[in-house]
Amino acid sequence: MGRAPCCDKSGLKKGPWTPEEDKILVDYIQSHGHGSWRSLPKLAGLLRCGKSCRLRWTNYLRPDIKRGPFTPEEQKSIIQLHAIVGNKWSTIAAQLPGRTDNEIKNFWNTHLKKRLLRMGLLHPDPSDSSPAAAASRHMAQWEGARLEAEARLSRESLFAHSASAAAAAAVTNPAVSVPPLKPEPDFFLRIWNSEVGDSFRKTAASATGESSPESSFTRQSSAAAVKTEPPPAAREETESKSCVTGGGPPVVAGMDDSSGSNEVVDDVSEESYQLYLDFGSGDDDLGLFGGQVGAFSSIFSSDLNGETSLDTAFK
DNA sequence: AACGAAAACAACCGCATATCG
DNA sequence: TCGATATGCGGTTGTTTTCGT
Repeated sequence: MGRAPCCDKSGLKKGPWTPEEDKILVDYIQSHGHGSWRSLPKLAGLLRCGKSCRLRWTNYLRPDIKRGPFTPEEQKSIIQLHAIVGNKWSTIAAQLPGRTDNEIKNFWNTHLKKRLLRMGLLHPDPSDSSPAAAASRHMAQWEGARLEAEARLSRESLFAHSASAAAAAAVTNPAVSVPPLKPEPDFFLRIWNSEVGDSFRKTAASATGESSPESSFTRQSSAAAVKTEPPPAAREETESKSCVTGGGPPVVAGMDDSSGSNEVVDDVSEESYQLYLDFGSGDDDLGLFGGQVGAFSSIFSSDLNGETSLDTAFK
């Protein structure tokens, strides 16, 4: 595919925008809309390339831009979302109204990353920092989460249908037990089916050379042997809720960053540290990993002594 | 007050992808 | 279906500001 010719080859201005240029751009967009970014500079009378105009508008001149320092809630969201989707700044920005991807990216690189590194909550993986490896790590996290979700859903749906059958089976074979299950919100499925999950799947597929974004997951999901598609009730919940809140750092260490510096960051706030600690509390029903890793293990490890409860249930 | 280093921020560059004829 | 173009995105770089000596 051909690339758009670089705009600076024809004597267009570069560098910081002046207030006059800003005014021209704002006035033009407010009265005409941005239309084609490529033709906008000429129409508006700016000696800038369309790309530069778009960036200036989307990052600084848009009326809905939220300026000022990031709130603790926003910081928490960024950290959580970054732990899930990695450097998908636009995806993260989509969850933070008024914040731009560029702003979030800068904030991460200049504040959060250093802080987490300093706290030891984030560390580089010098052995392999390639995009594919990073994507694989994320995929592993997602796959684990998804398997858990699938297993839980299977158990829940099966419970409704087979409760009586299980009871009967327990009579004939006391070794087989189907523990009572209670429905619970499934944050993984919600995110998995949200824009965030979708973005991740695409990224992971491209980074790992998958021809189909879903193919690897389909292959790997044989253990659960259930459809990825959640039941209508779960799907409805997925679509109705935002994924901004909740979540915690799954496997933060090694997920990112190629910087191995030991730079000292003076401001390692207790508040930020507490934010991280809070993620694993499990008190929040949206806690990404709080208390749920254990649930995952319980499904796939403790039962593995003999058969998983899934295996049993499917008999 | 002057200087250098570090931090923070703004903007650019190039690739990937979507869109259109 | 294919190629050209436009746009979006993420990484990187350049500039400005702040801080320490």
